[in-house]
Formats: sequence, C-alpha cells, structure tokens
Amino acid sequence: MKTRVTSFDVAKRAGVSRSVVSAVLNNTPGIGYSEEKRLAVLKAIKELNYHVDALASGMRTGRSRCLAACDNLGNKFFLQMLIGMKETCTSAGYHVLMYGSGTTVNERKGLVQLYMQRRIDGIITKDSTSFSDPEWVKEIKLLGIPYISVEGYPEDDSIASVLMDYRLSMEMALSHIEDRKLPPPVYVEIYSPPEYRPNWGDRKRREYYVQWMDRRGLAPRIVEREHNRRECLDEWWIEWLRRQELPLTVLSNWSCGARHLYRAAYRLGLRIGEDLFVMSADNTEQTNEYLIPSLSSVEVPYTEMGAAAAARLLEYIEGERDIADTSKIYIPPRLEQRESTGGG
Amino acid sequence: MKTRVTSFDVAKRAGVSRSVVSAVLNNTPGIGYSEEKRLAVLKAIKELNYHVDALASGMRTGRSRCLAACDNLGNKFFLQMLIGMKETCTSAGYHVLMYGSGTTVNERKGLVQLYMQRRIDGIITKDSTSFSDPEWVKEIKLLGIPYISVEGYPEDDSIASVLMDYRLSMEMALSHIEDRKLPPPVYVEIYSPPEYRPNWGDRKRREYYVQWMDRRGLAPRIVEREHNRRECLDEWWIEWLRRQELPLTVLSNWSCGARHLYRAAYRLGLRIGEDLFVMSADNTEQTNEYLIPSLSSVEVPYTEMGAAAAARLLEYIEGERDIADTSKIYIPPRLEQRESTGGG
DNA sequence: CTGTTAGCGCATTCAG
DNA sequence: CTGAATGCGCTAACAG
Repeated sequence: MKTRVTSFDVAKRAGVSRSVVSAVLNNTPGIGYSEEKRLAVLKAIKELNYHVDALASGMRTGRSRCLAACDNLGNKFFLQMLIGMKETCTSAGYHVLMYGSGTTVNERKGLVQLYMQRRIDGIITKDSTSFSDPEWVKEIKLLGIPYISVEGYPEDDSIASVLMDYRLSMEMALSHIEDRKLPPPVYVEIYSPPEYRPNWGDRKRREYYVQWMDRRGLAPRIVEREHNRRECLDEWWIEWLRRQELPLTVLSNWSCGARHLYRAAYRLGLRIGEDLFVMSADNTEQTNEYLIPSLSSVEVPYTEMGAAAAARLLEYIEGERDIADTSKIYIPPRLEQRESTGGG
Repeated sequence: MKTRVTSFDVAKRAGVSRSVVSAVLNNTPGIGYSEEKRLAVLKAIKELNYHVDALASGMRTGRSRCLAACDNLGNKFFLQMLIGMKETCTSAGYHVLMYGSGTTVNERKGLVQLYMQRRIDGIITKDSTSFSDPEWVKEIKLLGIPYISVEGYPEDDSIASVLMDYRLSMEMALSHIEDRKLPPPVYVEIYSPPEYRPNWGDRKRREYYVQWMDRRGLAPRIVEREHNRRECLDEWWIEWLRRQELPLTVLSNWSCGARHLYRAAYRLGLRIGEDLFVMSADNTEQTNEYLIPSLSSVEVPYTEMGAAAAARLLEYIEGERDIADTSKIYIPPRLEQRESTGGG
C-alpha cells in the first residue's frame, strides 16, 4: 500500500510541529517561526517530495481554488479568453475548470452544481453580445455565487460583465478608413435572428456610424441583411456589388459580411484593396488575417477580456471586493490594419 | 454563519442512516435499501438542495474526478480537442481542468504537481506531431501518472497516444483528386525547423505520395520550402507558379502552403478551382472553409481524438485497463471537399 | 514561539 | 438492513 506523504511526515522530519509546516507553506499571519525552522521545513518538503493535498486543504478552507469557464465551445475566440483567464489565475494560484455546452440554460444548471459541490469558487461565462437571462441572474444572486459575464448583460447593471467599447471600435475603424483616404464607407450589417435582433453591440455600432457620417455631412448608407437566409446568398451580393460605383469602401459589423464581399468580388473579378476596400468590425471566426488579401478589422481583445474577468472574480472570491459591486469593465478594441484597406 | 447541508442532514430528514444516503448516491455495491427509502432520500436531497461535497468525497476516495488538458493554447484546434474530451468526461462524471502553456518542459512540472496535489487524476497533452520528451516520460512512469498524448510520441511505444492515420489521409486526398479527374498533383511540403524536420506525419505523407505516384507510373513532383523564411515569401511563389503549366493541381502538407498558392494566384490573376486546383492535407489554422474559394482538405479530427484520449485515460484511472498497456489509438481523417478542387 | 486538538464532510467498516 | 465509529490530510484555534 503506497501511502501519501503528509504534512505530518514533513513536520517529523524537519523536527517542527505541523502548524509550522502549514504556516511556512501558506504564510499564515500570526504564526511565527525561526528562519532556521523555515529552511528545515523546505528541505524536508523537497526531500520527501511532499505536495499539499488540494482536496484536504480545500475541504478545510472551503476554497477549491478553481474557477469555471463556460461557453458553448463552438467559438474560436473562447480559447483566447481562456488564455487570459489562465494567466491571471495561475499567478494567483488558481486553476481553470472547463465547462462547455453552456448555451442552453439547462446546461447551466451544471455550473451551479459545480459550485454547490465546492468544485469551483466562481464562474465566468462567455455570453453572446446582449445576452441576458433573468432566471440565471436570480439563481446566481440567491446562492451568492461569485460570477462575471464576458460580453453578456450589457444593459443589466445588476450583473458584472466585461464589455468591449463598441463606440470606440467604430471610431477606430472609421478613422482608419479616413486616414487611408478611402471613400466614406457603406455600412453592411449582418444579423442573425432571433438572438441578434437587434444586438446591443450592433446597435451601438450602427448608431455611431450614422453619427460619424452625419458629422461630416455625408449620407449614411446602410445595407442590412439577414445571415444565412436566401437574402444573403452569393447571387444577391454579386448583383449588389455590380451596381456599385468604384472604388468602394465597405465596413461590415461582422466578418461574415466582409467575406460576402470577398466572394462577390472574386466572382466579378474585382480586386480587394484596389477596386474596393473592405473592413470588418469584428473577427468572430478568427480568420481575418488568413483571408486573401488579409482583412483589416477592429478586433475584440478576448485575451484581455478573459484576464479582466478572472481578475474581478478573484477579487470577489478573496473578499477584496464586495460581490454586490457589479460595475462593468470596459476593454478597448484593437485595430488590425491589413491588406484589404490597402495597408499591411 | 451559513452552514452546508450535509449527508447527515439528508439522512435525518429522510429517516435513514447516512450510509444509505451515500449508497443511494453512489450505487455502492453490497448496500441494499428498499425502494421506499431510496425515494425518501432523493426527496430529502431535493428538498434540502443537497449537493455532495466534491472535496470531501475526493479526499475520501482519493479521486478528484478531474483530468488535466494541456496544450500551449495557441492552437485553434485545441478547442476542438477540448470539446471531445469534455463530452467523454461529462458522461463519466469527470471534469476537465485547463492547463495551458505546456510547451516547455519547465511548465510541465506544474502538471505533475497538479497530480501530486490530487487535483487531477490523469493528464492529456496535445503535442506537436512527432513530439517526444524522454524526461517527461521518465517522470510520468516513475510516478505512475495516468497519461496519454494526442499526436505526440508516434514512434515511442512506451507512451499511449492518439494518432491520426497519415497514410490514410494522403490516400483520401489523392483519391479525391483522382476522382475529380484533376491533373496529378505536385506535392508542396512546408516545414518549420527545427521542430519539424522531418516531422513524423510529414514523412508518412510524403512517402505515401511518392508510392502513389509510382504505382501509377507518374513522376512525383515535390516542392519543399521552409516556413517563414525568405525562401517562402510571396515573390518566390509567384515566380514558381508563373512557370507552371496550367491546369495544375497542388496538394500541400499544411494549409499554409495552400495559402501561398492562393496568394500567388491572386497576384497573377489566376482562378483557383479553374486554372489551378489546390488541396491541403491539414487544417491547422482552422481556416480552410473560410478561404475564398474555400479550400478542400483532409482534416485531423481533433474532437474525436480528444474524446478517444479521454476515454482511454478514464480506463486507466478506473482500473479497467492496465496503465502499462500503452497501445496506440488511430483515428481516421476526414475529407472535406470544397471549392478549391472544383467541388463544394 | 511550539505542540496538541478539533473538526471539515464524506465513504466505509463493523457490530448489531 | 441500520447506526456508530474511523480516518482521509489539512488548517486554525488554543493552551502551554
């Protein structure tokens, strides 16, 4: 029977009491010990290859030192969010538990269970922009679960969330187009009902586009199409593009819209970056840089958002911030200048 | 002081002993109870909103019911692997702990610690093809850690790994090209030294390409270029493509090679799917379907591989398979026919 | 500053 | 089938 090395073994070997071992490991305030003892403990730990039992420790302290990251796992950027979370967690001695398929509310029940089982100390969900689920909010609040959403609940102040500044993202895109001396852009808005009609971020973007054009005495031109419907097939875009005056600039709310233009241009033999300029206000599929020519865009900084979410959650958990403080965190977008606007 | 609901509370309320509660929850063999009692327990659990304390339970059983998934988190397909793992784990009542930045051996130390801390019961790493680290193997073996690699250790029989069948992937690609009646392909091999020279998968692919051409009495044509070096710039490919006789078929070991051809074709005004046909033997950047026109490829089924890895790991952990059985698991690739070979 | 002790909540054993 | 008792390994409180 192979038995575990315990703090008791370490204490015995180091010639100290178990409390000292614990204190050395956790920097417990209020328990002092000589430097000599400290070194002895460390030495014993190394010699015996001792590792704290996270289960026992957690049981005692009521902390699992784990956060749950929840998403439906279908989105490429979730990985980026994880990278950010992971980094923040690691430096705080926490770990990240994956929790996928969180699109349906039903699945989310599992998250609450995870918390009730004390497997996790808090929850981060990556929600779709403008997502909001009152049922979930009620449950979270009732149980007092430390929680923060990434991109969700933009208009619900009772839930903490990490949001991108959509106004700023449009400003960056439009300024970029202006700086490059391209024609004022047509705004292409692709939306997917029912979830995204109208999406909070999209409304912000559209508003700002109109404002921006107005301020310059230009007439806003908006093309609004429904995603994945007959009305958004290649043929329609080819016809549309054929009727436009060149050179043309197109700014799309979603990279999928930009790709429609790429496809239409390809079919018409038009050259992007010369005959027409295209820019995306997002990078949902994480594919902009790989398009040919590469697609300029304003990108949502998911890594930073994940890091910020984790940081806030840890504040709640460690009691450095009241869980009732559900203030929003805004992260600025990032401009990626590429070939489709003649740069790169 | 808010106190936890324990199995004791449940037992009291249901009018049974704690052992029965435990037995009902875990289907403990050898402990019987009447159906009536079972329902009473279930009812009490619901009424009190009782949840097993995973920490206490884990401490008692010596199982955390968590697997670690390790990768450098830079690869898009890691997410796919996670989806597969997650699915398998969920149905077995296990969870997935993220562990990123595991490329360097140094970082991997943390994985071993996770195990020593009993935070995880086993480890899955996503390694680069033909990755092999003897030091790591030694440590794993020494500590008897349940472990399996995805795509690593293809030539080391002492480590369990999930591998794709590279020969089959080439066969699928070549047959597809033949079926479409396209010209016999030139094989473009992009490699990144030092790690990938020569990569196990690439060797297999190349070997098979040569064999396949030989069998048909055709002369193999191989273009070998180093990734991200002067020799792999746009200009070189443009020159190369200019010299080729059209129509041309190109099969690349890595989607990056296919993109070089897309770029060159774009610059030369050639049309993919008409003047030249392109196919990739992988989808590393998960971007093939978004290219314009979309890129046909043979894809590594990461989701299945993740699922298979988790399943094997659980067998080790649950004692259904000897940890010394390190046999390989081969997963067949998946052909995605798209526009670049005239299909889609 | 040190050593002892009392749980944390569970699964399991053993005597009834 | 039940109830009581044991111990997993740790931390925190308390008495020396």
